[in-house]
Amino acid sequence: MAASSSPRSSEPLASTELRTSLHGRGQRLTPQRQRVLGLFKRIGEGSHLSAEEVHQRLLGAEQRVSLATVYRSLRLLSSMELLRELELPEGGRRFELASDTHRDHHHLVCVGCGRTEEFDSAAVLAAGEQAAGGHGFRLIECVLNVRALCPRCAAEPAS
Amino acid sequence: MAASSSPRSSEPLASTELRTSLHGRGQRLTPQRQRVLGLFKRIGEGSHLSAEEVHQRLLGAEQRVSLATVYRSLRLLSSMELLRELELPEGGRRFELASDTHRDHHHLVCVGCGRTEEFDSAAVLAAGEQAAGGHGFRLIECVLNVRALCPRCAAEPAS
DNA sequence: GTCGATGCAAAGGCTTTGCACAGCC
DNA sequence: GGCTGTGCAAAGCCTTTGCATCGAC
Repeated sequence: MAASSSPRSSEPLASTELRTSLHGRGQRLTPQRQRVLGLFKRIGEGSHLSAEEVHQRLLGAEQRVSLATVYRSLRLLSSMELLRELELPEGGRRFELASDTHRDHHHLVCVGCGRTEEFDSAAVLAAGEQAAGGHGFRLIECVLNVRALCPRCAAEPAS
Repeated sequence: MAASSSPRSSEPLASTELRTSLHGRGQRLTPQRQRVLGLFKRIGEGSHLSAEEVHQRLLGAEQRVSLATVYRSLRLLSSMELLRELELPEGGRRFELASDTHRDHHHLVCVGCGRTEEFDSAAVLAAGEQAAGGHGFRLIECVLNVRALCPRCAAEPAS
């Protein structure tokens, strides 16, 4: 699965970008922060992880990252807008990679089993911008949470 | 401010409806449950309260309701779909009155000061239904959270 | 009279914080 | 070498739960 061609330390690539952002805020580039952000980059844009999950996944790595540091890094990276915090229905705080190209980005969640699908919608972004503008607000991002029943759960009589 | 023309116990009106719903689930109508739901009805549809706020507001009343019971009632009333639980950005769990007429209903939140405005949008509901249908899901409700900057906070340089 | 609901207080998650040491710049 | 970041463990929310009593039906 993974690249077996890089027996070197960890992820030298793209660190520069992160380093620059951090230095701009008077902060330092540390292996822990690289590892947290790297994890999100590795799993891709659509994945949502809780702090605990990030911690667990990083345990598998050569070096561990303490849970406290995971929380600190998540907060820092979110404030830098490299990650984004989600409020999904039925679930604790989760984080995902924030991509510049996606200021809108939506979740379809099954209230039965928790299965989550992502989707985009230009119409929703337009509606969000219209609403923001109408109140004199400047839009940062908009997130649509659709609570629904997936085919399987809709079929069941429910407990 | 309040109606001074009803020196009677509390809210006999509409209790019947609540009683029926409760009995249908094998539950009882208690003054506490009436008071919690009554509070939300009094403050109207657009208001979001946390458990703690509900508790505080009910302290002012003749009889108090314990915080544990507030939590229990909020959960019960939400499961009965009389209330609805919100996940607003930057804030803990909050509840509001669930009206049958609003299966969509959206929030514009200032990330600077937390000011929240509500709005409706047929376009958003349509987009939500399209997305749900496209995945074979059956829509229950959709909530759009727009994170934005209000005019005042946009003007400030931010700390 | 029965069985569920309440109040209190204690327990339970999840998240943050204080402090000494390690490591980035 | 200075000063920030880390790890650990303890403290801090917010929420739930156990148990005796109260009260709706």
